[in-house]
Amino acid sequence: MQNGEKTKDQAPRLSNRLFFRLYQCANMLHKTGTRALDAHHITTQQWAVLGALTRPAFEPGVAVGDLAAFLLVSRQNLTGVLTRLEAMDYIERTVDENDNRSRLIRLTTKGRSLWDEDMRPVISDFYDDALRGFSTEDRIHMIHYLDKMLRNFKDIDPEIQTDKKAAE
Amino acid sequence: MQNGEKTKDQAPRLSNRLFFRLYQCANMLHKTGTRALDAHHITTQQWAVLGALTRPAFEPGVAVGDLAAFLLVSRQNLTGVLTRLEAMDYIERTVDENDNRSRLIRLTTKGRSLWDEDMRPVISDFYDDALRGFSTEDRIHMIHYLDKMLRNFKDIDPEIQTDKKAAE
DNA sequence: CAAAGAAAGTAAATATATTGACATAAATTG
DNA sequence: CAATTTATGTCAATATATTTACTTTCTTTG
Repeated sequence: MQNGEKTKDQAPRLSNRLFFRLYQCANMLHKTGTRALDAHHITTQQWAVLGALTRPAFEPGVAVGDLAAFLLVSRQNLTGVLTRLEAMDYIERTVDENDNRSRLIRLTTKGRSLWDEDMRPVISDFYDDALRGFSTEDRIHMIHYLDKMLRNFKDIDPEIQTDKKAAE
Repeated sequence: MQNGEKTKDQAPRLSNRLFFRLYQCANMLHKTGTRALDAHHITTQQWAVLGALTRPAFEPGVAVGDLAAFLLVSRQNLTGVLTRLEAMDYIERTVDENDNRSRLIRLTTKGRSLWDEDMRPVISDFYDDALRGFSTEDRIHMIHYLDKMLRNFKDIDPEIQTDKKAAE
């Protein structure tokens, strides 16, 4: 009983430590990631946007709202990032012919070149450094945990419908 | 050989997925965390600062630089957060008697009360929700991976000396 | 088909975060 | 001990990120 209580008391400490580590990792991801791409004046958010735009499904152009839902940031946030990326000529905004409200975001040739020639090698090295000592199994386990936590976060967020009933 | 190459080709995809999930989790941590404490007008950063100040080691007061090193954010960033927390009367800044350059940051009575009475229960529920389905073993594994990644990040960051040679 | 409603994107206000620059104070050096 | 260097915190400029509010456009309703 005494031991049981002791174990129970440890639970909050474990959770606290886990989230504090997550918080620290997030800080370092942005800090070291932005620094890695500093020569190209690209931040981790811009990196995330450009990376998303290289996805085959998004290559013909993606709406701001869909991009925001994919990255799990607000639409309003993306506006600023997209404005800066457009000013640097890495992306372009075109009006959706089927819906004049919607803007389709797409990589420009310059953006595609930046990603392929400049960013990809740097990112590859960054991954190697940040995952040093992680076996393939470790990576799979870690992804599993992050996926699981992400589902929980989405359940907490009232704005994101996880489509639990709707078959995907 | 062909199979070996196939496996090798999967490595970048795995790393990419892992970091994208980490990026998404970080976004959701701040989004849902800030919303959970919205009734008390506390953000996740303020949460992190207040939580740090409740640590026994920091209770007598901690310098801004030490706090920044602990949270893995920049000193300059903390200035703003501390100014807001001070304006809300949750923390206080006193001059270190041993070093007139240094300010010692400490929780006020009001801050301690906010943490104990108001924040702690909300945070506890938040942890439960975000870690739903995680066994104690899962949590320990996840912390292990985050710790490992954090060490790698620190190795990447030129400003943080990991004290590899210095015995801790 | 006109009016109300909803959806898509953006602008504004607030709070992080980073680097660069600076003022003050302590530590080191010649 | 005076001069240089270093350390500590803050301010300024830039880039995220969020919520609230608004414009434009599409959809739904009567």
